[in-house]
Amino acid sequence: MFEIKSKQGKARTGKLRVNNREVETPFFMPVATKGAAKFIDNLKLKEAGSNAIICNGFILSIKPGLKVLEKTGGIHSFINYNGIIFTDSGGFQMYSDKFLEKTTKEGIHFKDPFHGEKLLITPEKDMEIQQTVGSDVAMCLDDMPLYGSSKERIQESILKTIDWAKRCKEYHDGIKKGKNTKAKENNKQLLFGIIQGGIYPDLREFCARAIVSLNFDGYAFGGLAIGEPAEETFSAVSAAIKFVPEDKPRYLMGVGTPELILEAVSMGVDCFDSRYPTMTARNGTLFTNKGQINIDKKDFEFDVSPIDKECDCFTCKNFTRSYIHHLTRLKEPTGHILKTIHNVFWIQNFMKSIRESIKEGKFEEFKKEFLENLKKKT
RNA sequence: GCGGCAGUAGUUUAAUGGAAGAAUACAGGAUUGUGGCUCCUGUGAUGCGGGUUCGAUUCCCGUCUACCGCC
Repeated sequence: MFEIKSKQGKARTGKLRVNNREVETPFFMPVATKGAAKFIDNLKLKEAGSNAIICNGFILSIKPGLKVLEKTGGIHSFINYNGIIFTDSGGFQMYSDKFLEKTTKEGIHFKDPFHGEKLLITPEKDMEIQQTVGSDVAMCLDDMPLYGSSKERIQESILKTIDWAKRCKEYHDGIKKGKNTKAKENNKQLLFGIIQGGIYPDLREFCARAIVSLNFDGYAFGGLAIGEPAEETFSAVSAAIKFVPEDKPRYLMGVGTPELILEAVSMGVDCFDSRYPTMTARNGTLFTNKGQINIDKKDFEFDVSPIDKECDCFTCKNFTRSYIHHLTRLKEPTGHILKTIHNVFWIQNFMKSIRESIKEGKFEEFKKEFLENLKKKT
């Protein structure tokens, strides 16, 4: 299911295969929490080169609900996306006032914002949800502390995360053996463990050892890129990644920006997801090979060049910076569509260049050149 | 020409005899396992001239401008 194809230093390319779907690594997943990224449909996501996306199992189980997903043939068919679908557990929704009630040993107590009911999401329940949703890769339920939490709080969170990971793994294995549930068709679903530990290398190491001992299909670094300086992100990843087996995919959750992706790839990370490209696109922040620009600025009022001269996405082939600037100032939905298309396309193209440069043994040069271009600016 | 009414950021406006607030626009910044076409910061105003008052954007007079009505 995961195969490494080429390596340069710690960076590597490979293939992740699940349920007859595949994606080349390293890859970036746009976030489609409710079954759709904002201002771009699933077919265009795929066209742009997104061979994997991430939805949220917990949120989908509330709306449209598991019954709809079952009766319409599962998530792939429901949203008409035939790439690999990851589902997130709902752990991240702990930080939404809309959802969270409290967390206890058993699990996370949520309130359903649509129906007003109280829900207890346990690791077992979460596995059942993600199985029923029908994703290719499920994520463990974890306890994610915010940046700035005390070390004591983070210690507590890794113990809870490890305990829940055990319960997720056991229940998920049970499902695959036909126990625990009637779920049958999705028995090839992979399950990734999540390593927490905040910015503390010793806690990251402790958590990594414990999670890895449970033998998951892949390993994620969670609770990062949430406000901490980049050095802390990477010291946390490097403390943990040493203990993750080489032959398993590594996933840095929540990243993000081209710079962070480059650095993480060079440390041996294979998967990324983030709302950054789509969210910032709406706000006017656009990727180019010379760094990001804010199209809202007056500098672009009369600029008839494309967003990025080297990009051949639909937006860059057909529209000028001047026009996108105009649409952004007026907050036109069409502007959001065009900007989102560009950012998704651009980042997928960027990932492709990373993969190619690793295959050719030129990753270090690629990285260096990209970072130097940023300094030059436009 | 006479009468009425009103003049506050670029624009739409709030308030007050005692530090003139906001929205929008403009200018910066942020954005990272998405309740979000978002959030933060900054620049920017009492038409003009006089009077009363310790102090006037506020009250009074004149003037200019806009709008409404009348001849």
